[in-house]
Amino acid sequence: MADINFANAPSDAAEARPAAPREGDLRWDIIELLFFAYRDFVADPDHELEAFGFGRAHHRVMHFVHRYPGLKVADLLDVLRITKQSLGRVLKQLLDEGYILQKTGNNDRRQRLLYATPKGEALVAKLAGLQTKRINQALADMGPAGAETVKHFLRAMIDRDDPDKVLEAIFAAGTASTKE
Amino acid sequence: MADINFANAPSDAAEARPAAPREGDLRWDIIELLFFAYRDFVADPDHELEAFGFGRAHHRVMHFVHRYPGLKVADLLDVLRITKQSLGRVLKQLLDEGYILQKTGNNDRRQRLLYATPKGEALVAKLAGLQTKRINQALADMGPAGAETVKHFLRAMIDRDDPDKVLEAIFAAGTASTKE
DNA sequence: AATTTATGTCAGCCATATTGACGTATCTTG
DNA sequence: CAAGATACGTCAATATGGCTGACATAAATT
Repeated sequence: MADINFANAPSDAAEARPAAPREGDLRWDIIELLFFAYRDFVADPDHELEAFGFGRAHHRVMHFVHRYPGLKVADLLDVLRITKQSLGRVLKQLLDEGYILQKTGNNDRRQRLLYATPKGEALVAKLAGLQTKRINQALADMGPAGAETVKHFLRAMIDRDDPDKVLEAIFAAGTASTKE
Repeated sequence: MADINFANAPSDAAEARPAAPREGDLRWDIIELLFFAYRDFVADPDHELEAFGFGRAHHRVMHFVHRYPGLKVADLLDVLRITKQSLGRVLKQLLDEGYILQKTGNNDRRQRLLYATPKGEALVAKLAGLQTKRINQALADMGPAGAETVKHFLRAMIDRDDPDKVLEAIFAAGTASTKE
């Protein structure tokens, strides 16, 4: 139980090590790191959300509604890439429990513009706090330039074709601040 | 349809913009970028896997079995953080369809050590190719130092406490090559 | 007046996750 | 050797969160 071998003995050990970064070809290491990093990154909020009877979907909705106040339901669907029915369930919960409120659009009264209530703001800030702590810790021993490199990388990982409105905003901001 | 406003008119537009990076406190931007980056990062393989009748879980199993040949079932459970029952189904499929094979452990014959077959290697390489393409593109305009910064960041995002065996291997390799 | 759009909702299906219990082979230990 | 622990597999029941398809309503557009 205390050894690091994946198999369990010298005879197996040779082939039980990481496949070695001999391939200059494929980015196995980064693929793997992204998996673990994201796994742990969402684990913090997930744990917290359990206490509320919410899931990851609720967090995503709260996050984007907070970040883009007045977001339309249709925009939210584009961003989350889920169906109206799936969104409907979580959105209804968040409305019923007072985390989000809807306002009828001024110009187009069919629209329901979404806003986070103070209660919703509190929740989303709490969750962002957990994730921020992890991010700050990860950025700790690399200066502001390092943080910019990371942001640049993440932005470049995102599909540019057919961006939804939230992404347009991000890229617009990103372009302006790429060298900031 | 061509405007960037989230709401739809001047009267709403003011509050329908990104909440502004005024907060020096919380890392909203990186939180969001991680969401989108990961979303698109897994979308490529997900799409490909559909053709095989496989899901994301199959990909993960194939990836780790490929990377750490001779992995035990118990180790896989630790890494994926799912239950034996859930793993059982996807593993059975992969075994039945010839993507993975089991060998009884030499020393402990209770163990079933997992290996990717050539067929499995082909699949996992194909999927890694898609993800590598995206990663290389994202790293394109930043030198090797940039790639190291990114790796450093991702490693630092991962929980250190209670690492499973795969993570131990990653951190061991990472420590050695942090300045490589 | 007819059509399209934005939203909501009902009904049912599927994939993937869960917990709990149990069985079997095998290793370890008293 | 007998007893217990371990590695793995599997059965059953359940929950969550996606999905499709169909349909309804209100409001905008043509």
